[in-house]
Amino acid sequence: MDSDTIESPKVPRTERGRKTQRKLLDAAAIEFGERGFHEASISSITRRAGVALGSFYTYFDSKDAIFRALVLDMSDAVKSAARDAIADETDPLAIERAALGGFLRFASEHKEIYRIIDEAEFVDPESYRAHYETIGERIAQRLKAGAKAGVMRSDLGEVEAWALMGMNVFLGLRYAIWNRGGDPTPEDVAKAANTLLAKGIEA
Amino acid sequence: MDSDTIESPKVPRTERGRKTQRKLLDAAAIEFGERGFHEASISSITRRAGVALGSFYTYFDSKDAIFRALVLDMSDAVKSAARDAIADETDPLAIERAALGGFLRFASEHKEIYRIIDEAEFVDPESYRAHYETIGERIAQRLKAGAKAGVMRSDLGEVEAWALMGMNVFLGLRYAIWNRGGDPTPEDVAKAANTLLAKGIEA
Amino acid sequence: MDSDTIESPKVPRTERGRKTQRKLLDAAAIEFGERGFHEASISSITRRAGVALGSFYTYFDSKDAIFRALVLDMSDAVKSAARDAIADETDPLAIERAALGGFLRFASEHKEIYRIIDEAEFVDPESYRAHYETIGERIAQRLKAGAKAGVMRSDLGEVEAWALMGMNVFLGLRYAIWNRGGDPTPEDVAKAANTLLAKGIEA
Amino acid sequence: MDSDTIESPKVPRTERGRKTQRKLLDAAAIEFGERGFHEASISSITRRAGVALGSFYTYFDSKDAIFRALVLDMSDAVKSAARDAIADETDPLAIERAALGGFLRFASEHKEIYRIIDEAEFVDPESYRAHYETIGERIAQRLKAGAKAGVMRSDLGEVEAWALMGMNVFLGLRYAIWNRGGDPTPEDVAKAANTLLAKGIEA
DNA sequence: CATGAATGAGAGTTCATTCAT
DNA sequence: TATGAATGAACTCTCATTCAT
Repeated sequence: MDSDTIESPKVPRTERGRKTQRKLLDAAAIEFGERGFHEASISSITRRAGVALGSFYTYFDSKDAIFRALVLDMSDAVKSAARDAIADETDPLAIERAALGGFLRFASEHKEIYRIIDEAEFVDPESYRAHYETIGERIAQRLKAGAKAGVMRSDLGEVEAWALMGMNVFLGLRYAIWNRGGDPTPEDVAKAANTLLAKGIEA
Repeated sequence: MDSDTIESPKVPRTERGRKTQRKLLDAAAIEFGERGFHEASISSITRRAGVALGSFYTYFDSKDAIFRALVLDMSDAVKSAARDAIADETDPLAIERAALGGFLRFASEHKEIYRIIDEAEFVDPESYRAHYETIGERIAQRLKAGAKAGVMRSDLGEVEAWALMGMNVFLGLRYAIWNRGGDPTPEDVAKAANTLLAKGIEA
Repeated sequence: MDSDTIESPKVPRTERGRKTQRKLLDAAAIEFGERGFHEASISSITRRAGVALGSFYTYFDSKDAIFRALVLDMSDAVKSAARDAIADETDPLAIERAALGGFLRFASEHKEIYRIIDEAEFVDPESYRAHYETIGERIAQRLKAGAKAGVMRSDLGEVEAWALMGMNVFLGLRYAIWNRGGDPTPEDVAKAANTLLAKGIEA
Repeated sequence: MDSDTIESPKVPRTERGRKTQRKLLDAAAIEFGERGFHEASISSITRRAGVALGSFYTYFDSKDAIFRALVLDMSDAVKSAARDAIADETDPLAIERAALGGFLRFASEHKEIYRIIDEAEFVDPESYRAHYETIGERIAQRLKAGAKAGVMRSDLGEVEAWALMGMNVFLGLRYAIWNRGGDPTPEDVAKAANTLLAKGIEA
């Protein structure tokens, strides 16, 4: 996916077109989520969407292009899920806990989103990087805010933000995506992680 | 990769055969590292290895098979790098710090290993899972040992191990793989992460 | 191009329609001239013409049909250019010289016409054949007239006409279409060819 | 056919391979000759050759590549046919006559060669140009030789060579390729053209 | 007449795998 | 064991043409 710098948006000019494009995007989310990028096929996407094969190219330039569009979509979905999850919280630590809890719940319900974003590392690295950098920055801002509020240490920066993000992502992988019988609930995981985050591991 | 539970090892009977197999494995590491699993081709691997295309199947059953073998190889390499890095440490927290520092250095020097292991999530999920579960267990054991030594809290378990592992992996991604000008050194990153781990983020 | 003997002229009924058809024809001349028949696309033609894709079929039955119409157009253009070029001449040999000179100048200025007509050999052989047979006949008539005027041999016929036409066409290809630095001018070429034609090559 | 400057020859390493490549080339000559470049299909070529579709790409990089190889082949065939035809002649004018006669006979028997070379103008212009420039140069040399022998005028050059070549090519098109009932024989055509060439058309 | 979305047959090309030598 | 030719399923993408609005 040598992202040609130019991206033709292929914006539909009619309502009917908009609907078809949406159907394709939804079908692609399922297809990519289930089979992964390389196993996925355009013809299967159009079949799922109930449109002709050729129609695909009315709305997307290539398999890569729809994947890229989808990653953007999903990236937004993840971020807004996080926003929603922390909306009611005010305490900086509670915010982090809510964010993780929200993420775990969201990931459980939308495993395909997790997969698509993660596969982007190999299919469209730029999108992948952009996704995590954006989230990393948001976390860093929250840490700064926490410091300002006097609740967190004042020397927290990018490194800590990435550490926290990694924590969350791996907990998501382990307890939301791979979730198995006997595993702790999202709330329990979030609680434990929050304690770790707040106090560290020292006795 | 419908991993047929049975794996034919295809152990070479002669010294010459062993060498050819090794050449293929090395070539595959470069090829998969550079182009990723799906872009990689058997013929390119054999070309790099300097053997005939057909010879590939004397030593490996399939493209998947060599990838799997490689992931195992790399997984071992990562683990033994970690072991080496912490060999001289005794203090539980220092051990964690050394482990991360070692990992960051190792990842910087072997970015292809990082890539291959990570791509396994989509090519051979079982290997991927096995890799991280093994590492997770080792970390959990170290935490238990830390608790026993009275240096760490006694309620640390799998959740904390995965959190710690995620921290490390993402710091590796950000500061070893994506490493860019002006970034902190592996030691600085390891130090900051260690403080976070030890004390948490509370003021 | 299985030229169904029947050709639906699709004559526009309104002035507006006539204009749209003209726009399509002009756009097609540019498109076919630049990219050739097979690389050319209807959608590119309509884009150049500034009309909707679907409108194309209001005026032409198919891609072949517009090409055929175009060849007819161009064939007429070439012929009338020749007619104009020789209008003032009366001497039979001077007429041939003027015809070639005119053709060379015309071809230099309308290279796309040359290309379209020539490609017709593979796209619409019938038009191609008709084009050259018509021209061949005209030349034959001029030779007859020259004989009648006592200036040319009386045994000149179709063979000589085709020989003369081939001469002219290849000189056009070489000195008008492929024209390169240092080449003789159209007039010089026409003069040399005329001498050859008149006297032959014998010492 | 944006002829990438680099051409991988794909030279077969075994006798078997050489035979397969030859079969493909022969099948392609028929296919391109019958249906033209754009109507021709790789799968039809391999079917004619009796090999698997994929084998095509063992020997040629693309449809373009085999066409290019073919044009080279045919170009050589035409040239050596001409060489053979004039081998026994010594008189400069007789040589030209023999050349045309030979060409007409050759073209009658290998109409597909004529077609393939001519279509190259639109498929692979470089080959087309190279073909006619080479021939043009040979003719020019023969004219020079004729002048040296005192049989032809001494001022004959490239222009006359191209004029002569055009003559021959168009006579070939008309009397060898389009050949129809009642047409003069190749020998008659060659004789008439030779007279024209020698004496011109003046009375 | 104009519009642009929808259609689907068809093409070229790739490459993991097999097989004869 | 080594070689490289042979295989063919499968895939992405194009585009002339049709159709509903």
